[in-house]
Amino acid sequence: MSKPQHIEPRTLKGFRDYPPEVMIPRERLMETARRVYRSYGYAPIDTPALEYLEILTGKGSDETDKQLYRFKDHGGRDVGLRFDLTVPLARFAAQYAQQLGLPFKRYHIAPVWRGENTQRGRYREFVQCDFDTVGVTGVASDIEMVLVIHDLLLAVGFERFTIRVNHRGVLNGLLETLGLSDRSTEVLRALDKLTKMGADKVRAELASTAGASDEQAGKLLEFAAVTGSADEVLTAIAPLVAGSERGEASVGRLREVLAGVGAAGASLDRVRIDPSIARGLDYYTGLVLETTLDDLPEIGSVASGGRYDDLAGLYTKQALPGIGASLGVDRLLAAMEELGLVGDSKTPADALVVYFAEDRLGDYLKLAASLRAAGVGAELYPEAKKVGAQLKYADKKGFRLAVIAGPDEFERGECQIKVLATGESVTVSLAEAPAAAQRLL
RNA sequence: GUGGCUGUAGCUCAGUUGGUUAGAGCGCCGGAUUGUGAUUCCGGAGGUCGGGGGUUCAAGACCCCUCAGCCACCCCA
Repeated sequence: MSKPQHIEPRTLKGFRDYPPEVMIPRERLMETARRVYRSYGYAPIDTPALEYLEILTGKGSDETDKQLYRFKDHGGRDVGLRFDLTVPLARFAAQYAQQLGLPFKRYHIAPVWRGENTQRGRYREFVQCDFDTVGVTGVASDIEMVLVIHDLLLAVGFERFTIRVNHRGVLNGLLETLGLSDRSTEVLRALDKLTKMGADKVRAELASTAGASDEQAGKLLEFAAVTGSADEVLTAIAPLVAGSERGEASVGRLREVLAGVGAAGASLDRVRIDPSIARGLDYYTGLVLETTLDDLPEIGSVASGGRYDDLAGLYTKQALPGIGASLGVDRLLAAMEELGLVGDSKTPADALVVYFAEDRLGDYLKLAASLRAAGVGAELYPEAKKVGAQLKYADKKGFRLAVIAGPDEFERGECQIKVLATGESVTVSLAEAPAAAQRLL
């Protein structure tokens, strides 16, 4: 007897399978995001995973080009997998600007691919969860971005978090006064690493890659180190950008954003102005923002974004300014797990209907249906088996309730509802079962 | 893409300077208990020692390559 040759089941480096206990909280998080986005009027879109290579490489950065999954399709076309959702949005907006009308608000939750090296929390396939408003420059959309993130994190169950905002114009204003405007990309990249690497290393990088003098580097670090309440920070940085029209205007803009967030009723304790937030991406031109969890700062930013002047300049003459942000799905889920905000249930249903009187299948089906009609997710065990074995199954899968009825109960028109966690059980009439189950959940 | 660490049962890990049939806990399956789980007791299954090559009388252990994971750089979600 020869053994059958099996292909080894395995997944590619940087790609993941999601079993039920992982997928259940994942879907819940994305549903929450969807709900909040929709509540602000953002509409869903989707775009193809595969794009013409020229659409994706147009952005030009060497890094993203290196990370791009690219190949020739069966028709010999050069194609690539999208590496973010912003480029597809730019293409989409340019392609349909006339039909869409402005402003255009969309959210997009979908996987993207990057062929880069893996690390904890960094994969080659991961989901991005973006929302953007295209076609407007007003401060209201700046404020809204902060509010969406604020509402979203609260809706997910986080209480202690800090949304750190800054304005590229403030940074650029400072660079103007320092005479470093032409090195802004290098300077911003270095400053972005401040919390991670510390002042000394940033100072060294400022000198080496941006060519900053000791004095210039000192001013930059002094600026980035300003802390305190929003008012204190604004007051402290205003003189540093004095003389730069753009810098002064940007400080004013930040003031307006803070005022708006407060007016909307969001907690200003959760919003800080942080001059060290730069964001590595060089297409940001206005408000930039990062969000950290107060209890897990080491996990990094869980939501970040900013304002850009020109989203789709590569694809159309029409100027499309906008603002948007992205949720770090994997980081948020890691944090939720860490903070005990997710259970480890392997089933999305609330109740298991135990099936052991083989000739009463119809009664069981009816019972399960009545529970579902009341909004109680109910799984009927698929074959008649010992009660003990089925309760064991219910426990293992993480059902919260077991509904038990045999010939005796059906005879009396009753059933037992058992709370698995406590072992308590109540006996109710079949008609009352759905309401009783709702109460016990 | 560069550098470092790691890989033994489903999971977490033991395994002496290379030396007989590679172990434990948890989990899993079955039974005690054919109408009550998670606690108890008894029994059982399960390992190409990540994969390939080499050194050796002998390799889980040593060497090379490869795959995967983790960490740092880079960049970013």
